[in-house]
Amino acid sequence: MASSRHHRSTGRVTLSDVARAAGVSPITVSRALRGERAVDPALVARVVEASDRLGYVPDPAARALASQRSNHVAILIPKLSNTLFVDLLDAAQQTFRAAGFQALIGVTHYDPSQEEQLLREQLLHRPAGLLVTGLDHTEATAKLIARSHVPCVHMMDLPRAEQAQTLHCVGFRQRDAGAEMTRHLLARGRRRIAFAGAQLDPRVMQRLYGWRDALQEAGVYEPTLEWLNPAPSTLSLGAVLFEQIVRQTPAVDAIFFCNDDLAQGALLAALRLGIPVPGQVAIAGFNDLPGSDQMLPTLSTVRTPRASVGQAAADMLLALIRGDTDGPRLLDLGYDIVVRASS
Amino acid sequence: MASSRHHRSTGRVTLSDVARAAGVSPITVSRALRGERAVDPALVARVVEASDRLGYVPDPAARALASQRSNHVAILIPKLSNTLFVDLLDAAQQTFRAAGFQALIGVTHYDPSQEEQLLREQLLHRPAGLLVTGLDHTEATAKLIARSHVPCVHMMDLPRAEQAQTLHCVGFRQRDAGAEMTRHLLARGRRRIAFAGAQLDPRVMQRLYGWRDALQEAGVYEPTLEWLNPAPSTLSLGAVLFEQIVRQTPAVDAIFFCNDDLAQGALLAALRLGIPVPGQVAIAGFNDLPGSDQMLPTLSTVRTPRASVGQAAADMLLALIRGDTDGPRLLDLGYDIVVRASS
DNA sequence: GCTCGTTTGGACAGCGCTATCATAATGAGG
DNA sequence: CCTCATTATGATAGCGCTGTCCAAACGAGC
Repeated sequence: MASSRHHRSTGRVTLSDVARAAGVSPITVSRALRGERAVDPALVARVVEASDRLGYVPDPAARALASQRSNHVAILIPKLSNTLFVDLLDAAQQTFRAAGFQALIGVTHYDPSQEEQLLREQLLHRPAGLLVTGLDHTEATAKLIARSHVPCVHMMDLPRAEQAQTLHCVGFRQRDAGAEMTRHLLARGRRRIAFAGAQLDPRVMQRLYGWRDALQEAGVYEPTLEWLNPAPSTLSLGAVLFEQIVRQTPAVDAIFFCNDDLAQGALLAALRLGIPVPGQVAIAGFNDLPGSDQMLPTLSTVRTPRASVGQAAADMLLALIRGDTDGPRLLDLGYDIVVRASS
Repeated sequence: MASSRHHRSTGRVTLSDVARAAGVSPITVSRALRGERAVDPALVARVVEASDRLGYVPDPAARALASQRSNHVAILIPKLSNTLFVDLLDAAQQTFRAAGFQALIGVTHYDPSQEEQLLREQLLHRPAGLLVTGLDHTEATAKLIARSHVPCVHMMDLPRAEQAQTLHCVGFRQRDAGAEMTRHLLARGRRRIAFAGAQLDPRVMQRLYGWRDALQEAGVYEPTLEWLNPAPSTLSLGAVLFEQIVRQTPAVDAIFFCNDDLAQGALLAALRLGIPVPGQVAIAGFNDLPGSDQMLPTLSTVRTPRASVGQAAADMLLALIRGDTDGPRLLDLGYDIVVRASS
């Protein structure tokens, strides 16, 4: 009587309801349903039956509170306006959902301090795991991750040797990809190959370094061939950069854009300006975004395994969450040089 | 002693810690920090000071369990591969975050039954609110929403009169937009205006109906001008549709594509085939996606307020969550006919 | 000065689940 | 047959917070 005064019933079917229906204790239901510890198969069957019959669904909040960990997984990506990251998010999110985890997205806008702030917020939710983009974080961010003891996988980039011991990464070598595409252009007989970069995030810089590597190897590197712009990459920026480059350095015979957005914009600008591609200047992009195979001419580019990275990173994180710490720490998913008509 | 046996300390700063430090009871800290009920300003100051000093952050799980509601907001969208929905998501997510809510994304893949399934999953998290795309749901989905008593706002579409009483919507009239763009083409002297649609989701169908409205008004409607394909809209599908249409119905003097993806693909195909646009055939798209202003010729399209829809829908939902039920239930954010070179 | 309504702080219980310990039931070995 | 290790189930006590009631403090009105 007295105790019912404070009773706040929610109409929800609870674990105790199932326990009563199955004639066992609540904790047994908990164990039977989670497959935790050994429970008599006959009991499990009875519990499952009762649970199904009553339509029981566990309460994530209660679970999180009692067990100190949630079924949330935080995913931090720089931007939603870049197809690349959306593909990453999409693949990861689907993988997590299939495993019963709920993805929380955080958009950092390429800002390390925003990333730090987001991370703090996400960590409050006691996420079971963490998926972050790239390897460039503030020191505070790295510490937050380490101290939280939440498993973390980095996407889209691979660490240098000295970091390789501690980090879990799924990606590919951006620098190698940049170099290889440049070598392709060299192999096509191009000598004055410009690099046009925007956004200038760490991955773009890696591609730049790869381009430098290849040009220096070939002995045709020149600083004036670098065109860097910190603005986000868009088609119209690509058009602007293209016009700038061909106008100011007419001798350029190829342009390697750090992203297909830019390259597509450049192809359209070339069309407008009547500059033959690849006749006068070859054009290459990066990422193989939608539409690159439709451009006129079709765009040579580097196909990056973004969906696979998202999925593999999610799988690696799920393994870590389960406690499998002896799987591979690094996964290099490679890339493909896609040669089309623009080069 | 005996009680410490079961103690599972987490190292987390709890409400009680703050209470002790501030010399008040835990419940007072709770109230002071949430601004709930009246608390003496001096006490509030003391509590806030102690809370800041200790670095207290409330535990969302405990909060959710005790109060039966979380700070989660579920957002259901059809696809992440469509810029439209990503923009919606981006805007909504940012608005929620600023208000202290965590967005949970669900991707329905245009499948009502998947939507239903996702909704069930999300509802377990006791979301404070629900943002869904469109108005076409299974009956079960509608019931789930209604029974959950979780406030819900629908995006991108506006209801017919009979639904208007109960639903909260932010969007615009897809049908009117379809009709208006068609009237623009008619005003340009076009008479054989085809409609090319893909995906065929309810919004595309509304645009189709609008196109029919306008053609019938003008007395130039013909069923053979409808080209519908259930595949997702992509640039390459646009190219295929374009080729089909001009080949099979050479008299067509304009094509209204249900989405800029398709229209961009069509423009590129026209370029490849040497078909003059708008000389032989005018082309119009929908949504004003990135790149449409860069095409050759630039693409006439309908600019849809997707970011504003995302933000306004989030704001409306936040108001509902706060209990403001007397705000507007419907918000028509309109659209703009953007006339460029392709028409 | 005393009653009455109105604040404002606190005690208490409990949200629904799981970690921890204790205990009962089982099988192996002497 | 009895002891001991090994399971399988249960009792208990929280996880950290908030809803509900209660009591003290305060001012207003007679």
